[in-house]
Amino acid sequence: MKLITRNTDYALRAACYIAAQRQRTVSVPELVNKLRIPRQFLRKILQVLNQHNILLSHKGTGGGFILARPADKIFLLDLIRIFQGGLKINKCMFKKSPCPNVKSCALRKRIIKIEEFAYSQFKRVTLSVLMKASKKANVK
Amino acid sequence: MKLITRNTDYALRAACYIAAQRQRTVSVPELVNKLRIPRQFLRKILQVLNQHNILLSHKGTGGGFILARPADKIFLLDLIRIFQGGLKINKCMFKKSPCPNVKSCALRKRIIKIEEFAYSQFKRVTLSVLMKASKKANVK
DNA sequence: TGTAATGATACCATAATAGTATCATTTGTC
DNA sequence: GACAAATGATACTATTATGGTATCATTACA
Repeated sequence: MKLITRNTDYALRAACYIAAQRQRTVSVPELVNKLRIPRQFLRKILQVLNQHNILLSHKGTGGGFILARPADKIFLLDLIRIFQGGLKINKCMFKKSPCPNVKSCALRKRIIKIEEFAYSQFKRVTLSVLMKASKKANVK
Repeated sequence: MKLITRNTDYALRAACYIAAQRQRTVSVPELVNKLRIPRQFLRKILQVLNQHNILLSHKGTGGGFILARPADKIFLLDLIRIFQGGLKINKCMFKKSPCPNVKSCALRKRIIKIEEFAYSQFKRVTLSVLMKASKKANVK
């Protein structure tokens, strides 16, 4: 079971890399070269990030992508929402179940708690948080 | 994204039903009739539960399944482990990533936290807890 | 000995995810 | 203006995980 799918993962890496370049536009060839993400897949992902206003794109020679807003305003949760349709972790099982068909069901409660917890955790992770973490590690 | 897959769900319902019958062996035809779970799929699930010592099976006429241990000793977490290979929620992404390739990575930390939280929640749910919850609701 | 059950196992179907290919459009540069 | 280098749009294919089916073998009771 994956909490983070590969496209979210790729999106996050690409966004981190772009963030680190400040206002310089970053092209797909460069990203492919540095991150080793399959080209066409990455392109699709970046287009989606552009459509959702995470990135701004620039066509033509010398074109590429930059962040649409500051790195501390881009949350992992945003990306998860975009690529995984949010965190609705369960799909409301136990509808017609004879045993736990209950609103106050212990299971239901737990699942909601888990969702909320995951949500709160992912909301704390921004691009800038991730960049700081990797910087620290490089210094070591 | 599903935290609980359908076979775990079916397994849980079936186990709950069987638990409610106390020491009476419960056959597949009966379970299918009551729970409306596809027959062959249910059979496979019950076989797995038997192999993992959650249920005991009895062949032949009048045969079926009973719990292998008390309902308060069977955890949802057991079933999740059996059918979903535990809760390893992420599959160790970010290996060769340039940005958060860090042991102390903020993302990694969060994911581990979420896993642990989910684990602790599912460990609290036993068959008997679920049965009590549904009883209460029926009384209402 | 027949029947009603489970055991074992191989197979198929569907959906989600991952990845590819192609043509159109924009933009900078000579 | 022509060409090249980039993204936009979109349709297609591949792979994997999940969900489900079918069939024959084995056991045990009546």
